Amino acid sequence: MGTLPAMTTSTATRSPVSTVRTGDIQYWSRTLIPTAKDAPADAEAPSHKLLVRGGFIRRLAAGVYDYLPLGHRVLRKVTEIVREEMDRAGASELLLPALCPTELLHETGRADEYGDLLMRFEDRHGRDSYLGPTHEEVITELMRSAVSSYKQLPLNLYQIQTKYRDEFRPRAGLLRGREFLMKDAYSFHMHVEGEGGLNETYDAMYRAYSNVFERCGLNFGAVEAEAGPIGGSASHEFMVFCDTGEDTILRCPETGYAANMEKCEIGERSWSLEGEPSGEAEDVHTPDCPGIEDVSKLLKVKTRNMLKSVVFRVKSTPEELEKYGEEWIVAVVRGDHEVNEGKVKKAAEVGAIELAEPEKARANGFEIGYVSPRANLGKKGVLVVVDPDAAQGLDIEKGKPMFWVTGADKKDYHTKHFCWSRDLGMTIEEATTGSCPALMVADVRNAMAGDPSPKAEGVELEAQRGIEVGHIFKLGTKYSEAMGYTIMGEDQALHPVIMGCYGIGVSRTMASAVEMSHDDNGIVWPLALAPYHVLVTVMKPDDSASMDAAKNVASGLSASGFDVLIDDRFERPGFKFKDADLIGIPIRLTIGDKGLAEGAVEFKLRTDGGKGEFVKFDAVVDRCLEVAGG
RNA sequence: CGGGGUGUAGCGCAGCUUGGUAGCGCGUCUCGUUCGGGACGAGAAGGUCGUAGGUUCAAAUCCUAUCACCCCGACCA
Repeated sequence: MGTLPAMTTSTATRSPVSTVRTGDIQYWSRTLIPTAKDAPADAEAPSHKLLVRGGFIRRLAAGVYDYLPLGHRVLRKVTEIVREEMDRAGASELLLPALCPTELLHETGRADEYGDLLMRFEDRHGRDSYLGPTHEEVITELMRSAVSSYKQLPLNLYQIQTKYRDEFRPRAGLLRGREFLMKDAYSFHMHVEGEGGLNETYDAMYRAYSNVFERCGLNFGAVEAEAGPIGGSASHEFMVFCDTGEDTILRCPETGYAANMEKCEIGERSWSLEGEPSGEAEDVHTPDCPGIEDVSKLLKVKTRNMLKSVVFRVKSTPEELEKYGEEWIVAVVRGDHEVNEGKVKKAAEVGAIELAEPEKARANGFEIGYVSPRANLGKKGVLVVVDPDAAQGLDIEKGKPMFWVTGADKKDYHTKHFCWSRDLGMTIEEATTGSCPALMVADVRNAMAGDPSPKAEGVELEAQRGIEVGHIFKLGTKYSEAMGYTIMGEDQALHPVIMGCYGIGVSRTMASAVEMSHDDNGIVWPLALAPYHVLVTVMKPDDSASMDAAKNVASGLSASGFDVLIDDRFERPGFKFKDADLIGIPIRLTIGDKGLAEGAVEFKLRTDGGKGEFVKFDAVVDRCLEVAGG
């Protein structure tokens, strides 16, 4: 072995108060970057494969990963950006426990709501504990004991914590793990509108999040979203757009409106139940075919010619049950569409619904698997909601009566030539009018690509895949009320606190950057997230002139704030170049004989092909600054 | 939760059907030749075959249990 590289990792002293950042310098031979040619057999997602191959992460258990030095550096880059933007938006960082007592969750009922997703266990004293998936209860508990006056609000507190979800099936490496790094922030207010109100902080967080992902160099967008199990009113998801994303987003190309599939509204659709029958109603035997697909195959009927009738039960309180009895909602959509529970709930104007249990529904006259829109139509407590695309009496494209196949309301039978105006058992007018109509038409399905935009007439929605990296919610008083957290207001009355909550998946952001930006050779880090900005590849690490040159270049770059990794390993050039591409450092400087003879290095961006161009030693820093945008 | 599958050296795999000395590639170590896009040769180290029982003269191999992990599916009637 030749001369050992110096062990210094920095060439400049740092003042405790200085804000001028000096870049890090590290030697490949002195750190741990275990690259590999093969990815583990179980890795599928590009980010999973490349992060493991590049020596960023290692799997310890299902959905649990070690973050090796390179991976940890990327996490730090993300968290630094997050911190800066959160602090700038007026939030304060704190750190809450990952290990929490389960009794806290009983106050809000989320111990049950989370169910098996909650990582919980009993300690030696038999105390029920859990590892936090989010911290609404913990922070509310803290605030409940620390802040009781309106004078101390508004407040926005955040933490960067390891979080836990006992995923049934962790997958895709960092994208869906059981342990992951998150930033979560919680804000507290006396009111929604105006100065110091929830909306003000929500908007500030929206801007901060946009800044964060912008600075991370990600192709992202904010979309309207369902509030989900955390509850509350308004919410936006921040999505990184890439084809491998798990979520489907719909966007209006005209107005920029974007929403996830569950939330997305659909523009006006014309409908009419009127229309002649397409033929005699005919019951056909369809044994063991409760599903749309099965029937479609058996009868050779397109799914878009079938009516799918899904039975929901209204979740009533015991008093409501006493007063109204069981209430049912039948949602009818076209066979190729998906019922959206949230939209059904909204259309029916009820508090909460759930999919009917088959047993119970059958006992009430719904032959699950073979239900039609006319089942129990007009009976007390039964509402039929039909999606506009299913509420068609006329096949407009073909200009003739619409051909529908629906369940026959008896086991193993379906009805062909169902006709709205003939087969409801009452006239359309009887069904749809009156103070309490038995049948109504409303948007009750998930949006799809090609649906009319809700924001621009004549424009079709487009679908795109994405990875959710951030989510902001207006929680309202859900947690403060459940936990009895009230604050004395200026009016000398107690008010439940109004809350917001704001999360960023830090480790997931790291993975999504790789999903978004890689090629056949490896990762292509955005400059802001790269573990090092510059990789100095030394062709002959045992040549003192080469190493001196590398150190000089590195210290010059460090003084300008660049993080530099020096590949000083005694490996063949090809090997080192392959590794360089794999770990994806944005700028590569190669120090070899040819350049050295002219007092130059070879300068190459990760995104460039070929060997790069010669740049004189004294011009290297400027050249790098140029690329970094100043 | 349903179905399917895999556990053999750090990684990727073969061997198991038909029981009998545990193997290959990559990686690691030594020596030599090489040296600008994952070199070549010679040698070496490294494995209680996931774990626990059982059958057998003999088990990575057959049986049982158990654990771990992976993949697919999962309210659409």
